[in-house]
Amino acid sequence: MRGNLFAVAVDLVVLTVRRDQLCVLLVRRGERPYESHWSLPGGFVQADEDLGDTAARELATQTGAATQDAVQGHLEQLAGYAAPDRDPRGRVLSMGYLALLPDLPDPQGAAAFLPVEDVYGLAFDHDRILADGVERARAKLEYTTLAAAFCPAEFTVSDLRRVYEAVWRTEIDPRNFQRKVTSTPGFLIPTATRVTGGRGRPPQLFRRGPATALHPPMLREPLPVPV
Amino acid sequence: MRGNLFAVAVDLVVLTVRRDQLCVLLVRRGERPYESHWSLPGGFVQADEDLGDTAARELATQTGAATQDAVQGHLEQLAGYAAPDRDPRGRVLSMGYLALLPDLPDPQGAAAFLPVEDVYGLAFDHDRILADGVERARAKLEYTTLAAAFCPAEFTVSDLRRVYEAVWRTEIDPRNFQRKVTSTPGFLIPTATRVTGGRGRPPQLFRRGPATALHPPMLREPLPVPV
DNA sequence: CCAAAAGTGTTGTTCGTACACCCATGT
DNA sequence: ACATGGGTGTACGAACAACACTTTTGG
Repeated sequence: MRGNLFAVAVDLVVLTVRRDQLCVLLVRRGERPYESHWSLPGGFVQADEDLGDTAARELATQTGAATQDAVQGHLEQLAGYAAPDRDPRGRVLSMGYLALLPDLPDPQGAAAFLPVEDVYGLAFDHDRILADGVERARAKLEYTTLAAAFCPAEFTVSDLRRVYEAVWRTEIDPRNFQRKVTSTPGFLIPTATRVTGGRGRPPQLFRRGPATALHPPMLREPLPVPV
Repeated sequence: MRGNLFAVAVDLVVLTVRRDQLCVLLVRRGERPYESHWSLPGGFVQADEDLGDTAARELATQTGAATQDAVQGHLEQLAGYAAPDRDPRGRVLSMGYLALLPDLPDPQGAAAFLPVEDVYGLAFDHDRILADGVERARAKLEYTTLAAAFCPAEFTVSDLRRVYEAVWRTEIDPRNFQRKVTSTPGFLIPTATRVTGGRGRPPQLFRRGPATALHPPMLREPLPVPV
């Protein structure tokens, strides 16, 4: 069997929405190369693991396994990165994975959620992996129900709308959005309870429904804020 | 650097449309494992190559480098496959790549274009890679101009429509299709020449335009032929 | 003349956008 | 009472589906 040998790693683009901002989980590297640079969380694929196993394991350890149990987050493969010089230690292929999670408590240790717009100069080629992950997330909100993966188990239509607005950096008419999502069969399941304590009319609470596709898709307009 | 070492290969899903059928390029294996089984063309990533380099090299060698020059085909990364037992020889990660090409002359040696519907029992996990590639191609025709990658340099609207019909296994109204594609700016560029010799009114010839996205997308209806 | 394929016009319907308007709560 | 946010009704326009119709060739 010809061909060189590679170390194979999984790097995670873990996205969440915090205070109406799209944020990514980063860890500060404690070792060379790129010591003390921010990087995406990740790790090497072990002997009996498939790629998805590694991604799920890393996600659980980086965010706390207990919270991960209760969370109906989303995890999917993104792309493979294997430029010959991407890691000075040798030939490393990294599979990017994209995770969408509800807002979690601040992680332990040298990790933090930072707004994606403030992030530059990550270790290795992680700037590109992050950009690919963000673009994938933006595109998938258009034609899937994945926006609900950013919300807790029960949420309002406004919560969901603020997810779209944060990820796309745009504004959406609340009234048309309401009709759009509530009229898509299987997207949102109303619960018995309502929210109290806020200003204005108490909103209906919803749970995620079984639908995964959005027909017809949500339309994303050209961003009003270019860069 | 912990983690096991992998051989890294690239496997190609090369699709084309022949006689109104979506076809895939397969090679008959001449060695073990899976000797004499059909498999996707592929090969190992060499020392100084990035993944895309390997994919382009394999595509050129498998289809003939000369033809590849003239062809404005499409090549994109598909997904990574690394199940621990996917190759009995050891740990191999394979990056799937998707290529869309115009109809080419029959390849040399133990290779052939076969209709995707007739293909089962490929070597390794290539059935799954093929299924992922076909689904990606079907989805991308909806919202991109990639259907033109299946056509030669100059083609008619009917040629393009037959591509959609073959890939989606559906029928499209020729009149509405005509308006749809000719009214999308940058999709089709008319040429001076027309076709002669066929029955009926000679059609206009077009070249591919610079547009890549299709707004609004082409609508794919539920397949009339389920499986 | 007739068949066949290319291409245009027209009509009804669906769906998004914009916005007027009502509902239910806290202060 | 009034501000605030939740939620509904409606009018206008863009785009698609269906199909009648014209154009231009070969036989």
